[in-house]
Parts: sequence; structure tokens; C-alpha cells
Amino acid sequence: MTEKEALQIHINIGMLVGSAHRAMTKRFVQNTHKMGLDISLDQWMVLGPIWKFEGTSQRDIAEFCLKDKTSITRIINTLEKKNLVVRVPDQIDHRIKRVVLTHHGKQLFQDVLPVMEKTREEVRKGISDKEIEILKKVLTRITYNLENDNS
Amino acid sequence: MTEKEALQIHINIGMLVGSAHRAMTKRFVQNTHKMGLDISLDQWMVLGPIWKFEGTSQRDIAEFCLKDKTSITRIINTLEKKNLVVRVPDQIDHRIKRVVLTHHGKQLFQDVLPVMEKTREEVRKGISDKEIEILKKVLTRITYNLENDNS
DNA sequence: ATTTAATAGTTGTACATACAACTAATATGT
DNA sequence: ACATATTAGTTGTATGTACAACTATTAAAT
Repeated sequence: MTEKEALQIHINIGMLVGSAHRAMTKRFVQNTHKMGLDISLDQWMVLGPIWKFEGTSQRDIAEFCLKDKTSITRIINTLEKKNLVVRVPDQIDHRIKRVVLTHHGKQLFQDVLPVMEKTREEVRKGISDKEIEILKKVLTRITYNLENDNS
Repeated sequence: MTEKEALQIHINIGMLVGSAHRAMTKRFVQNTHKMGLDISLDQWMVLGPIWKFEGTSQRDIAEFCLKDKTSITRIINTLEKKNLVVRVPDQIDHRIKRVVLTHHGKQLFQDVLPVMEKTREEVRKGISDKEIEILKKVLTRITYNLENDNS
């Protein structure tokens, strides 16, 4: 393979992952706005584990979301400003902050569920289950390849 | 499919695309730093069409990179600060700015090529050509599904 | 028990992105 | 020709991310 071909292929994968990511983020927000809701895809992703595991630590949210702890700090700041969640310091381990949904947060979560379903359908249109399966497998492998210092 | 299962699948795709994107971006920068170079993946992506089509407009760079024009404006600001490119107003159409590599920019581009190749290999480890092909096809389809208002 | 490590979370800085509003220049319609 | 629309690019604002440095708290080592 020439350097030129290598360049093509690499930037294709990088660009395609990037543009798919941007497109999904964008469409999700557009769809929430259409329903009169106001939440970003990343905020929604963080809301997921908070809903699922009531009183999770920020560390566990980061792990679940595959995000950096600093991103989680800032997204939760935003969610707190919006009165969707509150931070509750752990009674035993004072380093840990447990994040719980407010009533407003629970309400929003339920309201967003159909928006997410709609977005999911838009994303997957014309793509077979088998292809989605491979997509998920390959993306997982890419993340795995790079996450640990396995040079 | 229950709402819960739908949630799982959707945030999986969104999360997987996001985390693969972040991991690739991160590893590329780490690899450039290891070689004593200083350039981000997005800056590198923008450099691509500037190298390939000397004197491209920012509009064409945006199209080639599948990025927003505002992102291009700001990335080129950064590249100009680093003395890698210069903006040259078009002689005929004064709206257009043609972007060209400086000597330093050309040098850096060549220096980064092997880093990109190394990163590409790290990304693709354990993934077959067939799987990469499907990955690219599906990501392209997802972007296509969302890019135009084809609801 | 006291020093040392590790852990949870925050903050500062720089960069990338979306959206909307904006300037300046060219193209179009009549 | 002149009013209007379109295009190229920039700027302001808000959000999300990486990295490094930081605080506070708990765990481990001896």
C-alpha cells in the first residue's frame, strides 16, 4: 500500500466516524427541540445510568458512558443548572458524590424516550441488523485497541 | 422491542461511535507527541485537502472533511497561528480565501504521514478488511440518513 | 500510627462543534 | 441598472473533550 492510499483509508475511517458522530448528536438535539424539549445527546447519555442505577457515583457514570471524568463533572454541572439532577455526598466515603434525578429530571427522561426511539429509527434506516451488529463489534474493538496502551 | 431494550441499543451505538471517535482522536495526538510533533487529528484532516488540492477554498475544505464551515474557520485560525498555512484572498472572487501550505506546513505534513500510518494500524488491529468495509459503508449510510432532512 | 499511595472529584487552559447572527462580495430577476 | 438573493467567511455563545494540576478523602505499607 502506498502512503497515499494509506492516507485515504485512514482519514476515511476517522472522518466517517467523526461525521456520523456529529450527525447523530445534531439530529438528536433537533428532534428534542421539535418536541419542545431541551437536552443534548451527551446530557441524555449521562442521564441514562443515573436513571438506571439510582444514586450512582460520577466515577461509575463515567465508566458506563465511556467518558472522561472531567466531561462528567461538566455535564452534571449543566444538568444541575437545569434542575434535572442533584449531587448528594456519600455518607460513608466523603470523596464520592451520588447523583440522583429530581422530579423534573424523571419527567424529562420519560419525555425524551420516544424522541430517542425516533432518532434510532432515523439512524438505522436501510441498515440491516447484521450490519448494525458488525458496526457495534468493530467500534468496540477499535475502542479496545486504543483505550489501553497496547502499542 | 421494549423501551428499555431500545434505550440500550441506541445509546450503545451513540456511545460506541462517540468513544471510538474520542479514542482515535486521542491516540493520534499521543502518537504525534511521541514523535515530537504537535498537531491534532482535526487539524491533520484539514491539512489533507490543502495538501492535495493546493489553494482550496475553505468551503471545499469543509465539504471534503465533512465538517462545518465554522469549524474550518477556527481550525485554519489555529493552523495559521502555527505558521502551517496562509490564507490568500482569491483575485477574482473576493469572497473566497484560498488556503496554501507554508514550507513549515509541507514539512510537518510529511513528518506526520508515518504517524498516521502507525495510528491506522493500531486502530485496525484484529479487524478484517471485510469488517472495515462494512464499517465504512454503515457509517456512510448513517451520515447520509441524517445529513439531509429525510425524516 | 504515621508516612505514602491511590481515589473521587474540580478547575484552568486549549481545542472542536452547532447554531444563529453578522459582513462583504457576487449572482439573479425583472 | 437596481433591488433581492445567494454565497464565503467570521464572530458570539454554549456545550463537550483532553490534559495537567489541584484539593480532599480514604487505603496501604511498614
